[in-house]
Amino acid sequence: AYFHNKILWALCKSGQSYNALAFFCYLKKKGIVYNVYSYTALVYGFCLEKIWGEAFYCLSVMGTDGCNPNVITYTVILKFLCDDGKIQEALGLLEKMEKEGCDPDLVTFNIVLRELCHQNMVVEMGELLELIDRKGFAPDPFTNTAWAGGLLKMGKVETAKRFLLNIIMSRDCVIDAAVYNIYFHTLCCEHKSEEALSLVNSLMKVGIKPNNISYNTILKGICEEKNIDEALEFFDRSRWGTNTPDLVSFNTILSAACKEGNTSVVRKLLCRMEYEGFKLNVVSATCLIHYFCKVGKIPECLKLLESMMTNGPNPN
RNA sequence: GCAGUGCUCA
Repeated sequence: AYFHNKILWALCKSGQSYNALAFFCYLKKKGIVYNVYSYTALVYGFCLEKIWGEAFYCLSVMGTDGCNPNVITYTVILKFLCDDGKIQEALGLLEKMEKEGCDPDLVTFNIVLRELCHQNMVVEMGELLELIDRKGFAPDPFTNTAWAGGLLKMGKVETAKRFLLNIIMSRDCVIDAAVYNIYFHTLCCEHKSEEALSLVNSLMKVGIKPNNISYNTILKGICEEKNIDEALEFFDRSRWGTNTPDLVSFNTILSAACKEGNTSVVRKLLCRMEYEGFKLNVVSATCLIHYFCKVGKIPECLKLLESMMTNGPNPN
């Protein structure tokens, strides 16, 4: 079953759920063993392709096939429902799994809480937080980033910042780079990228290693608060710890340069990306389309769009 | 032994 599950998961994660289903039926017919992992793979695959009917069908029959869905099976569906904005269905399923005697864990709660926060469903957010506590779970960094990220998304910068400061100052909260990254984001929103910058450089002393997201967040802050030259300077000369700029870093500056129609910087960046072996992706291309429109190079714009339609979204 | 959560670029 272990070996076959690997294959099932590979198929399901690559959008070939019906092939996975065929393979699963073949296993069944041959009398080869399968288990709850196998069904969970199918559920994952059908959710990924948004074939909800098949996903829920798998969920409904697996129990009668000797494979009771467990917390992970339910959580997989919940995650996809939430990512699709179907929060009411998610809340319904959350109740249902409890009724079926399957207790949600903190991962499950974090997923649903995140979507509630992103939809600013304040009442339900409070209720769920209370439920988490009542079930004996303590909020972890995922809980906290879900909460703070939602606040930030709703434009409640000050509230998010206060919340994060509380977490950071607290003795008994686990803090990691992601928690700090949202805090950097709030600082940048308040045009305090300098403060974020000095804080990121002191994180190591607290035993937290900044990642590329930390630096890219601040890089964007510098682009918005100051100018592209300052951003380029940070890009080139600053110490990124053991990290190095990645495609997102390039796209961050490229986006800023495209927005203001800065031809020389756009050119320079494209050369550098080629030289350093970074391939443009769909985000880079979208930036360039904005750029072409901004400077009135409509033929170039259409050419790029056409090439994306025929050659796929990643240009060359 | 095999499966599920957060933070950056349009």
